[in-house]
Amino acid sequence: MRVGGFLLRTTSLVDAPVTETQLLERASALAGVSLGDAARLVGQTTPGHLRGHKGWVGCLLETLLGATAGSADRPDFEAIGVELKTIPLRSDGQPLETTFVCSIDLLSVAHVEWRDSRVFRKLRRVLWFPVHAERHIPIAVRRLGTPFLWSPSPDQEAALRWDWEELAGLIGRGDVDDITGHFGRSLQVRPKAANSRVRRRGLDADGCAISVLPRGFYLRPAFTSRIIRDAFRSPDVETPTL
DNA sequence: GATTGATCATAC
DNA sequence: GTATGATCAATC
Repeated sequence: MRVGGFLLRTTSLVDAPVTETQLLERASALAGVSLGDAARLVGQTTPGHLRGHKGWVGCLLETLLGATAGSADRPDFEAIGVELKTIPLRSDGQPLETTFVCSIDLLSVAHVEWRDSRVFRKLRRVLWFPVHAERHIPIAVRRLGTPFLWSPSPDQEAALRWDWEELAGLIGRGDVDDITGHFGRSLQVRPKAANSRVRRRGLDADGCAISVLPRGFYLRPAFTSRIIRDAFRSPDVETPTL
């Protein structure tokens, strides 16, 4: 099957990219391709809905681009230190969802430096892959947009760091159960679990071990929409295919 | 309509 | 159970 000048075989695994340029070329060849066609490239069937397949689009792109990390806490493209994030967009380019960044180790998050944090390490280099994903569009017909590489600007990093330090501080003081999704301008803390009965080790205000709902860091749409807008204003990124 | 809290599939 | 990949859906 030929897509954007690239020949992709359905019978073999895609090899891991060795350079950012190679990754971006490979990803760019998929711009404008429907999810149904993208799935067929690797012999997959598109689900009728995402309710029971919430991570399907992300996993599909990992397969198509040769991501290697699996379920390990490492970059998706280990050799080049790049993380892959698919992001669902409306026709006007606004994100439809928040973006999950990482789960939170409630016992240690307050004791690490920002630059050593899981949030920064995940976001220091990201391949964003937009997907036109309005709910009324059948999954197989939804189209991939134009992918681009991104690192946080000094302003963006400062904004993330500000929120992270506040939230990590609250968790470290034992106030995790006082945190709601309302906290944070760019980054927020929300549940990240199979269901609301799941518990994990946390700390109370006295530093004693307690059981709490697992949490994760998420990027707000207000933050990711600026990333999208900046990317498509830049001269070296083509008009988004949406 | 936007947002927060809840939830789903899968691999190990 | 822990990690990955996220979207769903009740509520504001």
